[in-house]
Amino acid sequence: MTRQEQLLQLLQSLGYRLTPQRLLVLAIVAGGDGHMGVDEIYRQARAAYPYLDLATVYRTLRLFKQVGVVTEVDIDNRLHYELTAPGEKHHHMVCRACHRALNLSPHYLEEFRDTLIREFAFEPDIEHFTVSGYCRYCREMAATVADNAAAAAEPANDA
Amino acid sequence: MTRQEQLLQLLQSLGYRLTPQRLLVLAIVAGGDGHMGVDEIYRQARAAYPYLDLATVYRTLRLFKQVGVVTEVDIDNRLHYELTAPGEKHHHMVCRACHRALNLSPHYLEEFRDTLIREFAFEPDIEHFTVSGYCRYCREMAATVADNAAAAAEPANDA
DNA sequence: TATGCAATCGCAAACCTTTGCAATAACTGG
DNA sequence: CCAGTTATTGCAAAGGTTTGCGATTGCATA
Repeated sequence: MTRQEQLLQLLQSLGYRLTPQRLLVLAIVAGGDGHMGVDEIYRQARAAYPYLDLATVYRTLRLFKQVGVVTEVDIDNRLHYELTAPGEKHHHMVCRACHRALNLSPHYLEEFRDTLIREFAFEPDIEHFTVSGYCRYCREMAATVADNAAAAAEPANDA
Repeated sequence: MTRQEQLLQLLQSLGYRLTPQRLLVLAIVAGGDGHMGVDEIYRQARAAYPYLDLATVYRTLRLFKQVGVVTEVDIDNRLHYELTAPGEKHHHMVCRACHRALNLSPHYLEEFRDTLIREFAFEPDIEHFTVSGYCRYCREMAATVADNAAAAAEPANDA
C-alpha cells in the first residue's frame, strides 16, 4: 500500500468521503517538491479536471491540514502546503526577504514548548509552527551591501 | 512631552509626515485598552473624521508597525494593534479556541533565538512573535467536557 | 508668505481566502 | 443493486487586506 493509499484510508476511517477532487489534490501535493502555493496546486488540478473550483481546493487543503495529512506554511501572506512526512515532522523558518522556507527540527522547540506548558499552562500548537526572520544568505547579502556603502563613503579608500 | 508627542517626533525624524489621519489613528490606538481590531480603530476614527478611508487606516497601522510604534497581533485571522510599550516589550500567545491573546515575556524566547542564530545563522524576527495554541481555560474546559461525556457514557454511574 | 516637490490621501479595484446555498454525488442499509 | 441520507461540490458573493492611480497636502525652500 502506497503512502497515498494509506492517507486515503485514514480519511475514510475518519468518516470523510473519497471524492475525485480530494484524490486529485492529494496526488498533486504528494507529487510536488516541498511547499506548494495554492495557486500552483489549483493550476495543476485544473489541468486534470477543469471543473474543479478554487474554493474546493481551499476546503480540501484545510481538511487535509486538520487531519494532519498536509502541513500548512504561511509564506509572504500566502498559504503553502506540503505532504506531512511521518517521522520527519519539521517546522519552518521563513525569510522575510527572499521568502524561502527552511526546515527546522522539532527538537529545537521542545524546550520552549515545555516551558510554556509549565509556566502558563498554555499548550502551543507546534504542529504548524513558523518563525519569520532573515536567513543566512539575505543577512550576508545585506552585510555586503552595507560594507560596500561604507567603503564608497570612505574618501581615504577611493582612487 | 507626552508619549504620543515622542512618537510623533520619532515619525517626523524618520522623514514621515504628520498628517491628521496619522495623529488620529495614533491617538485612538494609544487610548485603547490592549489589542484593538482594525475595524474598531476605523470606527472610532470615522466618528472623529468621517472622510477617513479604511485603506489609510491599514497603511497607517502598517507604517506604525514598521517603525515600531505599534505591535501587530494576528487574532483569528484578523489584524490587531497595540501601542508598543517601551521597556515592556512582549510577545503573544493566542488561543485557537477563545482567541484571547496573552502576553509572553521576551525572556522565554531569548534562548530559542540564540540557538537559531548559532545553528542556522537565521535571525528570527522576534519583534512580532506569536504562538498559537490552547490556553489554560480552554484546556480546562475541554477536559471537563470530556470527563462529563465519559461519566454520561458510564452506565454504572447513572441513576 | 508663496512655490514646488514628493509623500500621502481617497477612491476603486484587486488580491487571497472564506462562506452560504442549492445541486450533486459518495456512502449506508436494505 | 437501488434508494435515502448527508457530506461535498460549484458557483457566487462576501470577507479582510493590499494596491494603483490621480488628486491633495505637508513640508522645505526661497
